[in-house]
Amino acid sequence: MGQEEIQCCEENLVHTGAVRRVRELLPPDERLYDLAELFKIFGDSTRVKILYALLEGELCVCDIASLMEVTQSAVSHQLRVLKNSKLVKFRREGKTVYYSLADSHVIQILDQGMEHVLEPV
Amino acid sequence: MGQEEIQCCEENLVHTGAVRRVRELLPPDERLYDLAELFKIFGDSTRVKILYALLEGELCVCDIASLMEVTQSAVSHQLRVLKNSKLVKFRREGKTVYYSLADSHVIQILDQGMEHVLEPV
DNA sequence: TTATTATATGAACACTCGTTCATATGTTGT
DNA sequence: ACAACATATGAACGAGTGTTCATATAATAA
Repeated sequence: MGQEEIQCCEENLVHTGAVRRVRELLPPDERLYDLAELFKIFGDSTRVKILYALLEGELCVCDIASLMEVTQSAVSHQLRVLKNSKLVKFRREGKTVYYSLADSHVIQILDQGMEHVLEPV
Repeated sequence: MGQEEIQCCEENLVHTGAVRRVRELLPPDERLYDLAELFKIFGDSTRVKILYALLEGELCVCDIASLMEVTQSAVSHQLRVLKNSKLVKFRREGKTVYYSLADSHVIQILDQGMEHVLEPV
């Protein structure tokens, strides 16, 4: 991790005010950590693809596996991750389990990210 | 990676329509991959903290290092990652390099994520 | 009950990634 | 030129993560 005081540019004396102000405005470390954990979930192409697929409505596990072209096991593992992060929910119907998006934040986060990706250089 | 055809539930015959429809609506794999790459950048607490700090305005490298309580080297490595993803930009002033947010998408993505994190269970 | 199907889970391996350390680059001042 | 400072970069190590394989659980049907 870090260290008590960092040997730094002398000019830091000039920026001390800015640094102190920013430090006070920063969300608590724990919240920033949670936020990073959330984005980590979106940081895998299989999971992103699953989420995009569920935009159109609920799908069962094997449907998703078929779409992703990966193992049922892999999909199941990933669905568990998404479930733990409250990004998807599920309902059981006999032997089949149907997954769907948990709330609208998912859509908005995906959209914002896609906007950035699609932006011209 | 995947495999040609996945042995799957017979009921898949029922869902074939849904799967085919979703498949057509899905963004191309390459775009989904880029999107995941973008979110991967946000999926690290040091980087998220840096981005949040830059919300208040530009900061030099050693200011950021001081805020993060990590090495200057670590910050520099992370800034390069952020720079490569077009999330931050920089300007040089003598020996000092000032970093700032590249565009407003960053803010919106952070906000959407934070909303989800802060949501009551 | 047993057999079959759909999904979940545990272990292990390969790979990725963030940090640290050492060093290089670039800028200013002497 | 050289020294001092701010930042960047390369190598390497350790921690974390996604997949596969094998197996377990759950539900339906006979």
